Amino acid sequence: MAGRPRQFDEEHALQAAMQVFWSRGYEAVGVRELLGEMGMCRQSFYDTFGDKRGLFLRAVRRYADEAVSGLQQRLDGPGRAIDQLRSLLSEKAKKATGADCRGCLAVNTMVEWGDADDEVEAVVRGMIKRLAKLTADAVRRAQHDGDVPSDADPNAIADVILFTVLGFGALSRLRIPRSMAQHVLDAVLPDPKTA
Amino acid sequence: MAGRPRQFDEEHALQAAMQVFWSRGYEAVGVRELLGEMGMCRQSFYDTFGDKRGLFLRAVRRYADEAVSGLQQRLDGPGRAIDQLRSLLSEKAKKATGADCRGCLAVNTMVEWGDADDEVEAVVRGMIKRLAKLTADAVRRAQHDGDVPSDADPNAIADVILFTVLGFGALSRLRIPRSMAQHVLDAVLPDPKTA
DNA sequence: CGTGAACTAGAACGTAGTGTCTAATTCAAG
DNA sequence: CTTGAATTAGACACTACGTTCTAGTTCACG
Repeated sequence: MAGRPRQFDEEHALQAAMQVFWSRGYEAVGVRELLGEMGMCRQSFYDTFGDKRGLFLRAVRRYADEAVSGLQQRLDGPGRAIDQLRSLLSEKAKKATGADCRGCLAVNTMVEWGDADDEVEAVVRGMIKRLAKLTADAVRRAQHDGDVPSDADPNAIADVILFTVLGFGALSRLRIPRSMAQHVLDAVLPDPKTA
Repeated sequence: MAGRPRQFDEEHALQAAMQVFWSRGYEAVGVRELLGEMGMCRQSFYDTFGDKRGLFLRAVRRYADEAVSGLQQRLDGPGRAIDQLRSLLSEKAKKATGADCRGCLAVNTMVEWGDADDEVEAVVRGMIKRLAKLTADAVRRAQHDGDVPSDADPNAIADVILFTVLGFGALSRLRIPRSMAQHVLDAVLPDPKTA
């Protein structure tokens, strides 16, 4: 027997929760607020996600998956690998100096939770590992294109790029001055047109 | 009339509170725990610091002042400016990959609080501004020593160094792999001996 | 000595948190 | 229809928090 149909959309609810956690962290947001944003009632919430931490874990996992697939799509897109990396960095720099100061949910989470939750930590570390691999692949493609010296270590370059991306994420919460972001950008991947 | 002498030391209590906030953030630590670490009773706590946020504000201010004066001492110390900057960065890199994964209290605070508290934000931004000035001065000294090209923009270099220092602070909460830290180090201030 | 200001100890208060429970509602299937 | 499984609505329990209040204690000063 089928019961009453759901009034909420689980996928939409998860996305909404992710956005809230992203903006305001874990501790600072209460279940009441989550229910409002997710458009569901208490019982359905606990039936569907177990508890607040369970929801958070799913939200972070979703964030990580979207971050990885988003980067993959971007780096697999048309154009030279070097340009893709450049636009990646400049976009992160722009976000870090703009009004959207939410930063990166994964970094925010590690800063807030520290090493208090192994499962959460594993999700974040897994994400970073996958991001590092994608970035290194792109650097290798750029080497193949002749845009990066072929004797350079692609993993080293990828690490610097990823560090910069994550750094922009973390520091966007302090809304760093635009000039600092630009200086970092110039140092990490100098624009050949201005050099 | 002088009353009963204090059993606690205000300075020591503030330092203890700073350490606790540094390790575990603001929301996650309760007043009960603070009292234990600070070695004082409830009433004295509220008489002395007003409330939890008041204590936190003083702790962050203290942290910021110590960070600035610490950097100043370090950069005013003996030796070439370029070596001081190099050792600064490598120490931060070491901390970011080591067991001490507390990061930087100021960055942690901005990540946790976002733009929720203007006074806290002002303290952090003030600290960063002062750190940037000190760093730029050191870069200028390095230029004067001939260790940095004199046609380079010292503010740009200082921004990159500061970004890296703060980035190490933020990302030390994720305990980034040692190799990544080393790659960043090599990219920001290449060691002339290995180049 | 006392006396009283300052501090200590810890009970008590109000509020807000997460998570559970009961009852009412809805709608596909029988 | 009737039935009953699933969802909804919201009251409820319980704990934890920050803060205040009340008593009791200590010790420099008069």
